[in-house]
Amino acid sequence: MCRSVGRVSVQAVRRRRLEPDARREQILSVAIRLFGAKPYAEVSTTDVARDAGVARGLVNHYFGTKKDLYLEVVRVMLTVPDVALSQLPQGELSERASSIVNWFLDVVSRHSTSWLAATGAGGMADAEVHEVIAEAVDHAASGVLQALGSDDPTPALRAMTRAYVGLAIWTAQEWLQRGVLTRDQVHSLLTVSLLAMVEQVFPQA
Amino acid sequence: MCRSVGRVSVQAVRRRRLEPDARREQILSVAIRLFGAKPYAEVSTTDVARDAGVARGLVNHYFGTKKDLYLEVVRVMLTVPDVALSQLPQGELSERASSIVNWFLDVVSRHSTSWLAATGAGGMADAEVHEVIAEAVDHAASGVLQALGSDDPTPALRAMTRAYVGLAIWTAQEWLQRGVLTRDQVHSLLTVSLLAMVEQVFPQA
DNA sequence: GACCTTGTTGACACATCGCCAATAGTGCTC
DNA sequence: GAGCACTATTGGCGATGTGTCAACAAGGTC
Repeated sequence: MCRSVGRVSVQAVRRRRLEPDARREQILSVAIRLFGAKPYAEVSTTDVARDAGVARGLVNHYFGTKKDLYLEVVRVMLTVPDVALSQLPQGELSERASSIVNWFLDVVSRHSTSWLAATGAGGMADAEVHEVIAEAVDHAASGVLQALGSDDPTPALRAMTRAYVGLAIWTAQEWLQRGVLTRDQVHSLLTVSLLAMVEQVFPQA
Repeated sequence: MCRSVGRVSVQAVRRRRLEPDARREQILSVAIRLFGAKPYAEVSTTDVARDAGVARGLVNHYFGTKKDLYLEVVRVMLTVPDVALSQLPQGELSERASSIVNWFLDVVSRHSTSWLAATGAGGMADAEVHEVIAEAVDHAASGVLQALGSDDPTPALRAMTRAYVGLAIWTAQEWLQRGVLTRDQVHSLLTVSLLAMVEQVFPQA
């Protein structure tokens, strides 16, 4: 009567066949949990396999190399429901800036642990990993520019907005990890900075 | 005439005794060069030992673990001659802000490769590494606050300044790595942001 | 030259990773 | 229900990297 008890049970675990998609998804979720809790070097593929109740070779079979698996994890962690960004109110400039900042703070504080892990607190800064993060930053910058009403911005304007996104990420880390600043203070800092950039720096580009 | 031929070179390398400080310094300089060129995982202690013409065990003997060696490298890379910061002109607030930014841009552009490597483009984001970077950021924030004339700032003020230093780091990376922005644009962005924070956000704290 | 201090070496034990042939679930056919 | 084909899954092999430690030898001293 012993059908697959957990993983480390006394009873030997019978082999289980799953649909490739399901198995892949299961391993990925385990990897997300582990990489969210410990930095890259301290998570072995053996750990992932054990927690997934699976042979280590299967991890490589589905994700290739360990770094490939990690890249996949970071991609998922940085994937954010940005539909809400396009539904922001269309009021004054300062109103819109405030709304963008609020939306950002909501998102990062909701799933803060995985977000912190992905943005560099506990990852590994390889060239490819950096590329994935850069893509997410660029995507976020696009969202900010669109919410500000600037379509088809110049490269310099995009670059400046990326820098602002960097400030937002850094400040959010400061907020969530150290706990010195209040949310209101963070909100004020980011809103004021955004307005200052839009009004005084962006006209250059 | 053949006395113990070495291993690789045509010329036999006789064992050489060095003063501990000298040997340690030599290995460290090799490690700085390698870690500045390739990310953490792609530099093995064997590489460091080979380039230093030394047995691998000696690296561990002087620096303990590989991560310890890397921490030492990052510390050196982030060590910056900040004496010039205390000699900035004492003019208007906007003058001082501009001078600080210029000083920062000079420093990071001078030894950009190692600085980029240390700030996260090619390192590994372990907890301890992050701690070393955080110390450097806090040190930089102190310099900025001092140059602005604010002695004994509140914790919130320090935190906000750390966030600004984060913006500076991020923007400098954007500048040096992508090459989209000009130095003038970067200078303008950082100066305007600093002034906006000082005048509109800092009063809260 | 003998001797002692200690910088330096080489190898052993262990962990992790990528790979691949062998194995065994699972559904299908008859 | 038995046989069968497909393929998800396994377990182990080889390669690479790391930390440790006893043994070795370079250089100064008497």
